[in-house]
Amino acid sequence: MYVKNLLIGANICYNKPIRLGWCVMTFQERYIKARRAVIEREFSHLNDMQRRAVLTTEGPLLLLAGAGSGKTTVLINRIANLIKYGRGSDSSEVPPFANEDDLKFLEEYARNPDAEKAERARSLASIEPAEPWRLIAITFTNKAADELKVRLEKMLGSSALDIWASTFHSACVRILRRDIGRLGFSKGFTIYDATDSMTVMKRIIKDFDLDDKTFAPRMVLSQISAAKDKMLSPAEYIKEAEKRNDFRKVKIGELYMEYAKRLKNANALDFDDLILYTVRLLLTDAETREYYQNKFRYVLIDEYQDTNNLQYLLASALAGKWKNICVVGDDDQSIYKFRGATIKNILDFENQYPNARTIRLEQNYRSTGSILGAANSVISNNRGRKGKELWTENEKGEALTLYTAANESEEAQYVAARILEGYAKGENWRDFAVLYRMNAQSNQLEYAFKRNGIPYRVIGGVRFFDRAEIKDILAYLCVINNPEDDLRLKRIINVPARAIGSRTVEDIERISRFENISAYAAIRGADRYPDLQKAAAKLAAFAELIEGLRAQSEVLPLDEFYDMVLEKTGYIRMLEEKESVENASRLENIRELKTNIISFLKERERGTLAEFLDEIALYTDMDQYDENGDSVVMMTMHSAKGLEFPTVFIVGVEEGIFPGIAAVDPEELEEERRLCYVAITRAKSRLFLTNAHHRMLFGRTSANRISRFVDEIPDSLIDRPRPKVSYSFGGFENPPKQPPAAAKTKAPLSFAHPQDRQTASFDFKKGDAVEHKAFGKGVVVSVQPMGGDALMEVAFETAGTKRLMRNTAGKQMKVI
DNA sequence: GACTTTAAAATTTTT
DNA sequence: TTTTAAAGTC
Repeated sequence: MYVKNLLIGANICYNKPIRLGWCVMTFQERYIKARRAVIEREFSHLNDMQRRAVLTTEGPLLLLAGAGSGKTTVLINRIANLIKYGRGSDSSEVPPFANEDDLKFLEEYARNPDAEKAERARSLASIEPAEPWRLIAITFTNKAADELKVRLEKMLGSSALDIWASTFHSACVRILRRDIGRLGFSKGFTIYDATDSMTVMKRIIKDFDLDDKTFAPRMVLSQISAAKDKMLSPAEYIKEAEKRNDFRKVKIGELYMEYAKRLKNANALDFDDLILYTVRLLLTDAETREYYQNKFRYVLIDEYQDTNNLQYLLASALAGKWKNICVVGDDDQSIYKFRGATIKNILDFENQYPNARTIRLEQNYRSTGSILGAANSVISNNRGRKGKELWTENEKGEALTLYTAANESEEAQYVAARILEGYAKGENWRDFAVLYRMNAQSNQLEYAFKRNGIPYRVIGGVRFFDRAEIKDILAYLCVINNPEDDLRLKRIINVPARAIGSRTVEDIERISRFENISAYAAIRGADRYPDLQKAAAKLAAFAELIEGLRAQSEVLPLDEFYDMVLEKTGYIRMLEEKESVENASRLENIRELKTNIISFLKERERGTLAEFLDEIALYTDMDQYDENGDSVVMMTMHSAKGLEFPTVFIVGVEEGIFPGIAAVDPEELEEERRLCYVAITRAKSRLFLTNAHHRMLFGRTSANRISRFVDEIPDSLIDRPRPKVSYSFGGFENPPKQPPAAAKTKAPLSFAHPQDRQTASFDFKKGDAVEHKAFGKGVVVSVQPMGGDALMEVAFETAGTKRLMRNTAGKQMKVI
C-alpha cells in the first residue's frame, strides 16, 4: 500500500495538501509537474518519443527521425507548443505570482480539463510564449516548406503566416533583399540557376582559350561551389593553389575570379552565393547579425543530414544568441554528398553543442514489418552511423519480391504487368511508383506503360523550367525587371529573329567589356559606337521594346502584363507561324507558366514582377508534382525522398547500376547503400526489386551481376524466383507463364499481348466537340494512343484542359 | 544569319 | 540509344 502510494505519489499529492509527511515534493516540484502534465495532455496523440521531442523546447536538440516516423507531425506540434506554452514544458521556473490556488487549479486541470478554464490553464502553464515571428523553420524543398506552412496554418490559424517557414535559399533571399547593400551589391540582384551558371562558365572557358576537357565546365563549377562552401574567395583560392604549386588549380582559381566578376557585373547571385553572402553578412555586419539573432528565438532545421558547411554556418549564426536550435535529420538518409552535403554536421552536432539533447524517433508508421526488416538489414552494413533501428507495430505483410528479367524491356513489361494486376484489383494508378538509379532507365518503362495503356508521369529528366521556351520567356521577364542581366539579354536579343546576329552580339560584348558597362547600356548607346552603326536601328527598336514593357510592368497587373510580353515581343507569333507538334507543346508550356503567375497572384494580390521572379527562381519541378492526379509515377530514388507509396518497384538492382559504376571507394558505396535504404523505405505495403540478365544502356549491352544490396536482405524477407525461371524465354513477347510470387493470382490479363487488349468502342478524334457529364462541353485537343487505350487532352469550356484516358472517360463523354 | 550535320557524352541534382 | 551543343554549309 505504501509502495503503491509512493509510485502514484503525484496523484496523492494532488488531493492531499503537502502536509502529509511522506509526500516530499515542494511547491516548485509540484508546479513543474502539474504544468508539464497540462501541456502533455495536449500532445497525447503522439507517442512517447514524439511527445518528448515536442516538449523539449530549450537549448540544442538533435532529433534523429527515421523514415516514416512522423517527423513533420513532430515539427508542427513542436512549433504549436512553442507558440502556446513557450518554454513551459521545459523549464524549472515557477512564475513568481503563482500561489497554492493556481497550483491546485493546474493539478485539477491536468486530470480533468475543462474548456472553459483553458485560458487560465494556458496562462499558468506557459512561460514566454513565442510570437510566431520569433520562429524560423528551414527545409530544403519548397514542397516541404509549403507543406509546413499549410499544416501550421491549419493548426494555428492566420498567425502561422508570421513564421518563417521556408527553404534555405528563400530565407536567404529574404534577408539579402533587405541588407545586401551592406556587401556592395544592389538589392535588385537576379538569381542565376544552375544552367545560367553553366552558360557563363562555358563562355569564360572559351574566352580564356582553355581546353574544355581539361577544364570541364561542370567540374570547374563544382570546384567553385566547393570553394564557396569553405568560404574561400577567388583570391584566397588562388593563393592556396600557388602555395601548393598546383598550376591547374591556379587556373581554376582564375576562372573562379572571372566568374565572380561577371556575376557581379550582371548583378547576379547563383544558388551558392545566396547562402554564402547571407553567411558573410551575418558574420561581418554586427547590426544585421544582432537583428536576426535577437529575432529568431527558435531555429528549426529539417533534413539536417543534407546540409553543407555553409548551411551549417548559417544555422549556427541564426541560432547564435538563444542557442535554441533543433535539427531534424536521419544520417541514414544522407544522399547528397555529391552536392556538398556533409553527414558530419549531424554526426558532430553533440560535439558542437555539448549540452545538446538527443531524441530518436524510431517507430515507423509507414511500412510493413518485412519492408522495414529489409531496410534495417541493408543499412546495418554501413559503418559510421549514429545507430538507430526502426521498428513498427504494423503487420509483417507480404514478403518482398525479386524478379530477374532477361533484359531491360522484359523487366519493364514485368513492372507494367504487376501494375495492371493491381489496378484490376481496384488499386489506383497513383498507388504505384517506379524508382530507378538514373533517368536514362525510364525509357523502357515508358514504352511498356504506353503499350499497356498505363497512365504515368515521369518526375525529373527534362525539367519544365529548363525548357527553352520557358527559359526564353523568363529571360524576357528578367531583362525587363533588370536590363543589366547580360546573360538573359543575350538569350533573347534575337529570339524571335530580329536580324541581330552573333556578329553584332559579339561587338556588343566587346564594347561592354571595354567600356565596363552592361550590354544593355551599349545597346542603348549603339549609335555612338562605329561597330554598331549598321545594327543601330534594330538595336534601338529592341531597347524601345524593353523600355515600353518596363513601363507597362509597373502599371499592369502581372497576368495582363505577361500576355502583353508574349504579344509585343513576337514570341507567340513566332510559335504560331510554324505549325508543328513541338510548337504546340511550347505554346502549352507558355500557357502553363501563366497558371503559375495566376496562382502567385492568388497568394499575393498586388505581387510585383520582381517578387514573382524571386519565387520562380527558386522553383523546381518537384514543386509541380501533385499527388492528386491518378497516374503511376516514375522517378529517381533521389527524387523519391520524402514520398511514400503503397507499392514500390526498384528496378535495375544490378552491380554497376545500383550501386553505380562510380561508387568505388567505401564512402561512396555507403552513400549508395543509404540511397537503397531511402528507396526501400518509400514502400508502405509492397516492394518489388527487379534486375535484368542483359541490359542495354547508352547503346551498349552488358551483363551485370545482381546488386549486393539484394544479398544484404535476409532470405526470409524476400521471395526469390525459382532458378532459371525466365531467361530461356527471351523478351516480353514470351513472358514466363507463371511469374513468381505475388503474381500467383490471375496473371493472364496482365500478360495479354498489347494487340489482344480490347479496343475501345469509343472513338474520339482531335477536334471533336464533346460533352462530358461532369466537365461539360469541350474540344478534343489531342489523342495519343496507349496500348488499347488512349490518352486524350480535352479543353473544356469551363473546367479547363483535362487529360483523360479514353476507355475510362469515354463512358462519361460523347461527341456532340 | 538561318539551317543542317556531326560529334561527344550520358550518375544522382532539394535550390 | 538519345540528347544536346558546337561546327559547317547555303
